[in-house]
Amino acid sequence: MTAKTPPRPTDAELEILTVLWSRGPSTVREVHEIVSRRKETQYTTVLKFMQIMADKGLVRRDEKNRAHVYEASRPREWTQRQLAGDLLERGFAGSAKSLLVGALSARKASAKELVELRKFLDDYEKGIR
Amino acid sequence: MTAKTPPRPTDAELEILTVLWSRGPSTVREVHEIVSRRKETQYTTVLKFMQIMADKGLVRRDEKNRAHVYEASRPREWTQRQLAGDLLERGFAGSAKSLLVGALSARKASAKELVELRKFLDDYEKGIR
DNA sequence: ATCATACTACGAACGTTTTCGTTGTCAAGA
DNA sequence: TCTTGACAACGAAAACGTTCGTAGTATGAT
Repeated sequence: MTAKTPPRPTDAELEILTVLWSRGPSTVREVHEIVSRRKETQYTTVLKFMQIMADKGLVRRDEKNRAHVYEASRPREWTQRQLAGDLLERGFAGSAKSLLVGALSARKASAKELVELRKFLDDYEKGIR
Repeated sequence: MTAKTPPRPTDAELEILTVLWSRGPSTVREVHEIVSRRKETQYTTVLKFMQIMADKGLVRRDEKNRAHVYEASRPREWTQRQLAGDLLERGFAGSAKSLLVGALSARKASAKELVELRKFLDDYEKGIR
């Protein structure tokens, strides 16, 4: 029996994951605090999402304390890989170039970011064996 | 009053759009023919989606002939920009590099594709004024 | 012991997405 | 003219995603 990979997070779930990625293990209250800055949301709404995410295997829950502590069950890079890979296939016919074109036309990249991108391409190429 | 931009396409809608992008204006039957190769789907399911998409403004419909002809109402690049931009912000905190890392770790790029990517970066840089 | 508070659990409503069956229409061939 | 096949329209069910209210429970302060 293989542990199955968690499904692609929904929009609301992704927002919560980003909080967990940046804060590390957090309580519902802490996540709600951050999320509700952007978007008016009830505490119990966030709680419900995090419960659902625990069911789906998107997060792990530590119930030792009264206020449960949640953490992303997969590292950020892993989930980002799923997301990027999924969109790459479904919307860009697998063309990484088209994906980058789309991204950089939606959001102008700074000179610094271009340097980063080139550097990554160099490193990536070295990694190919 | 501003003409509002069509909403982000759902998964099923995106699949249909990709067919329209590659084939150009097409009938429901033609789209169904392609889509049903990947995924078992009834004709009327595809029809319904395309009707919904017409309502949403995602596609335009030419009713002159008995078999209506549909075409994407926005060019592929436009929609791809929305998709990439949306994911970039929501899942990658705006970092194009992270998005590319995700994409290229999900799907190994060929040497040729790397050349394309570098070339695009060069062109893109020239375009900044 | 009681009370207020900070939690979790849960149910339900509502909207959206996906799916398909049924019905009605038109056009071409018998 | 009648039938058949190919099509659009529509309704509705089922699944999913989002949102929040209410109820229950544990903890610490009075």
